[in-house]
Amino acid sequence: MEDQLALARQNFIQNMSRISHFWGFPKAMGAIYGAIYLSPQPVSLDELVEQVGVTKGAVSTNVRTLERLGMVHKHLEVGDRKDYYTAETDFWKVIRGVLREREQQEFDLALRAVAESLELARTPEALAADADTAVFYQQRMTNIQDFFNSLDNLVAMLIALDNLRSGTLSRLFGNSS
Amino acid sequence: MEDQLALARQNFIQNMSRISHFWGFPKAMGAIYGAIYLSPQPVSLDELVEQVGVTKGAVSTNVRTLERLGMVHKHLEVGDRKDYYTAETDFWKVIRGVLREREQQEFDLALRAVAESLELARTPEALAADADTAVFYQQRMTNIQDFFNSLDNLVAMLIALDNLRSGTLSRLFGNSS
DNA sequence: TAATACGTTTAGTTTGAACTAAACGTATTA
DNA sequence: TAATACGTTTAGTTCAAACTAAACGTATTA
Repeated sequence: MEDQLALARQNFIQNMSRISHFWGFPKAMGAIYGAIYLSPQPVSLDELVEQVGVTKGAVSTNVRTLERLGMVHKHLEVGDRKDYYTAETDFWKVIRGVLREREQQEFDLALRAVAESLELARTPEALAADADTAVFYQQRMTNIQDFFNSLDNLVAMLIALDNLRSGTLSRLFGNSS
Repeated sequence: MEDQLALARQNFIQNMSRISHFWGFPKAMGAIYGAIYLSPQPVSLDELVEQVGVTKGAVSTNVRTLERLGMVHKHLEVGDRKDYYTAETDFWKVIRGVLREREQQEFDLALRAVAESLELARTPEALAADADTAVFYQQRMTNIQDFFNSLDNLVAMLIALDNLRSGTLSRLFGNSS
């Protein structure tokens, strides 16, 4: 590996690492994805250990997460016990994978929790104790519940779109590009 | 404060705390927003200390972040040195605020870093050293650069939309609602 | 001028997520 | 059967972010 290419690679992987961290994922996960993404051939777990510079355990767990998100794909070769990984290069598909895996469950959780708070604010006891506050709480909680529902629907829609492309939204919004 | 209402409030604030943490913000920040959101009157810093149960310093820094994101608004009353806060209740506006503050700068950073990696992979030295790898790197890096550009444009568009509502996207996508 | 009432900043501490090192389970080969 | 080559799991450690406690700056009041 020559200097400039090694530097380009190193730079790129570091950037992926930072982005990963920014989005709330482990830094090593981004670095591992970057290494796989920049590999012309499928990469084995041990090669990743060497290239990224983390231990086997860390690679094992992170690469499993990456696979769950649909960011990498596992390949088994006959007469070879190693697992090989390739990168998903369609990033819109990656986004949908992340939304499906992370956001969906979190949205459901948020919705259920708000519903529970709202239940409490709607009890006769709450109204009897402090009617003004109870009504106010109900209004505010209903407001955020509506928002969460809308967001939930929106995300579900985005996930369902299997032809989401860079131009999809901009075309719909009628921008100039 | 009666039992049911206090419970509803506590439940709600805890949920906001969890959501905040999930999106990569401090838990206290979400809790503080929740407390302000559920207050019929503007809330002072010391009231927040009492209600949320964190120290003044933490409230001070978190409430400043909330204001920067456009999630709360500061109100000064004449003949009163205290700062009072109210919650932004238009969550689509909140989303745009978060996108503007967080994502925009991070996107620019990501774009610049990829451009830098790409520069390195495009040097004559890189091509001379290992042409196949250099070309491959260039392809992959260009691919992700295009994606980042699209995403950047998309987010810029969302931020610019000052009439973004729950129905906006669903109407555009032509779903049944 | 001193005392008070604010919000802010800072040094130090806490905490939890992500890592390492190493044991482990299992399949394959000698 | 023993040795090897894998990926996985686990106990322990590290580290950065978020917090606390307290000092601080400043404006207001007595």
